Amino acid sequence: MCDAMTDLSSFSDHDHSTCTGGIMARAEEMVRTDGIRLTDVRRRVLEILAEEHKALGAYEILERLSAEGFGSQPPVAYRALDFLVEKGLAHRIRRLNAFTACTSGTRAHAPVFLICDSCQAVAELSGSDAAKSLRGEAQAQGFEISRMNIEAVGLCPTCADNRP
Amino acid sequence: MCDAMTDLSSFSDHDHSTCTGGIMARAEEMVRTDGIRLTDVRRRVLEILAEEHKALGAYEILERLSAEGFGSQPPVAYRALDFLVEKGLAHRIRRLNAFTACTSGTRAHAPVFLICDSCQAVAELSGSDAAKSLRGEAQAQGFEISRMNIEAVGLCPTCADNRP
DNA sequence: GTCGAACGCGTTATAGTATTACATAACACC
DNA sequence: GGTGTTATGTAATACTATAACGCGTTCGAC
Repeated sequence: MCDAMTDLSSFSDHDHSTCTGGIMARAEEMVRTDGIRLTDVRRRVLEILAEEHKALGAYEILERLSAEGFGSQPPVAYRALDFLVEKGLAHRIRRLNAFTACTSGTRAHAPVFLICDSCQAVAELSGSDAAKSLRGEAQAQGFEISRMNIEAVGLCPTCADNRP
Repeated sequence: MCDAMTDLSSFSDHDHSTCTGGIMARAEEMVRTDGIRLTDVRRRVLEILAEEHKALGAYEILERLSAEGFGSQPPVAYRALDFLVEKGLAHRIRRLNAFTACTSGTRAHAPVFLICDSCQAVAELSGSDAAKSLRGEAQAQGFEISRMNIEAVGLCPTCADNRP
């Protein structure tokens, strides 16, 4: 149900267990192919993000970790999150001061987020032309992009339809 | 020296006084045409942003305001900044938790920021295709965008050249 | 002009987000 | 097993942002 390239599933009901499986499988894959160290905390943080399938704040994550016997101080959550973001397994959504599991199979992509103002759902577009043209425009100016954040706030299809 | 559509002047030396003048002139213009209320605090905040011509944090602004006899508590700065952003006279750069004066003459545009990792300079692209294609892609999904943040981090031309 | 509503400013207090610094523990490698 | 590196846990703190209230000013209706 989770489309790899354009995950709009957040905007509608869907069987989410397959998404979670896919995300974790990709992480395990990277353990083998890239030699990343997916420790208990890191794995658990990714699972939490994947299960929720929505943007979670660092302190929400931390609360759960703490309840499950992991450390209870902010760095525990931030370190795991930073690691996952660094490896492309999660994304940081600056607009929300929050994080999500990456729902795209593509490696090292530049994600684009659509954030619903009304229901808080977040969708990830992943092959977006916006990222491509930005890269091109920057290059034309001699600017070398290393990372980007592209985020849009508005109304998701469902909320736009149910508008008063 | 300040190009209205693609302000890369931050990335090189330039006579900055003309930029400041243009920004303030545009604000005064909006007082007449849009009936906005450009109070002392608001005007001063815009001036500070324009003079610096770089991204400033709310607390940096506040420090100056306070030193000049305005209020010394965070809301004083945040309210003025929110107002300026709302009216399109300034932008918020989420990546930096900071604000800049809008260097584009265009009204209600979707700004794109190029942020240099090395020298902290920030350039504003304003007629960017990235914003256009994002709007189009979102529309295709039934998502109605109200605001966007498009920010890229990397190396500006100067820093890229002077690289070790 | 003056009355009332709306707006803006200033303040106190507090909430929310993120990092630094340091000590301990686990791992990888020879 | 010793050693360098990486990861975890904790305490403390820095940084960013908002809520709530009172007062003064401005605006518009009359």
